[in-house]
Amino acid sequence: MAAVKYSRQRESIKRYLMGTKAHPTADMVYQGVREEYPNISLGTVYRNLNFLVEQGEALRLTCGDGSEHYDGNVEPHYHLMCRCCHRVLDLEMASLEHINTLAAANFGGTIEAHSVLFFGRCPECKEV
Amino acid sequence: MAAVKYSRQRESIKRYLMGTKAHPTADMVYQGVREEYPNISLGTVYRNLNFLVEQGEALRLTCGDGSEHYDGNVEPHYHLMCRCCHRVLDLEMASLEHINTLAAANFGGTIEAHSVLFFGRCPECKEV
DNA sequence: ATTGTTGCAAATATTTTGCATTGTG
DNA sequence: CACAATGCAAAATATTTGCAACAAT
Repeated sequence: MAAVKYSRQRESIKRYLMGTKAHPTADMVYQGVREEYPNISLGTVYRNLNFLVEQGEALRLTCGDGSEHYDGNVEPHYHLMCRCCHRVLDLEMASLEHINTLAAANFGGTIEAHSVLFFGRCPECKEV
Repeated sequence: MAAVKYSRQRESIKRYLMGTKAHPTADMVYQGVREEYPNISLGTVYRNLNFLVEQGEALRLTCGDGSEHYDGNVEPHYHLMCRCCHRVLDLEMASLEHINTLAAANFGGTIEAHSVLFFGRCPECKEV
């Protein structure tokens, strides 16, 4: 069953993701990895991003701006989308695990996880 | 400047949204409103959903399932996406306003809002 | 009469997929 | 050699938009 084989394209994508805090979209990853592998195709980027997310080696962030963003940092953390420059930034903040308990209080089902995205202005855009 | 005119299509879309707790996608709204206005076009549905969201008469919910969902209930509340049946349900729970303060604590920018989505199993899917 | 709104179709944008070829084990 | 992964192009999905006809004020 599904014997995973090495591929340099996948390694490059992984390396690119690990090396940025920009939370790039698939297309941004494509542009970036193309510097190293000019012949890589967008399909390969998508296939590998999906693979990495499935393997837990990357996170997919749905920010509501039309395309998915990817994060090589799989440690639990939260994000802010700047209303001004539309960048996605990491937030250094405590875990919000307790909100699962709040959600479960009056609910007949089961709460397994949550996704939180903050909106506001990043430090650079704050001054405007 | 932008003198808004009445349209029965828009009223029907608004009525449809108000009358459901299913958090429909644009296409689901289209199918629903078509019962009353068989000639309505998908473009009109999209235009009016965008209009209603801009006017604050509807909420757009980005659930990460490929299409946006819409909610006629604009009172602040939270949602759960069932991992099993993929429905979006309302959760009856306390406000999470305090998480904005937590996010702002070590952040140089400004926190203005948040969006939270819970994942788990709805009461019907819990028993499986 | 003016102009916002519609229906339709074409255009965008994003992501997925079929397939012949290439690369890994 | 077996089969996973790639590059390419076409397809599938979701949403937006240009425009002539229609409807509201």
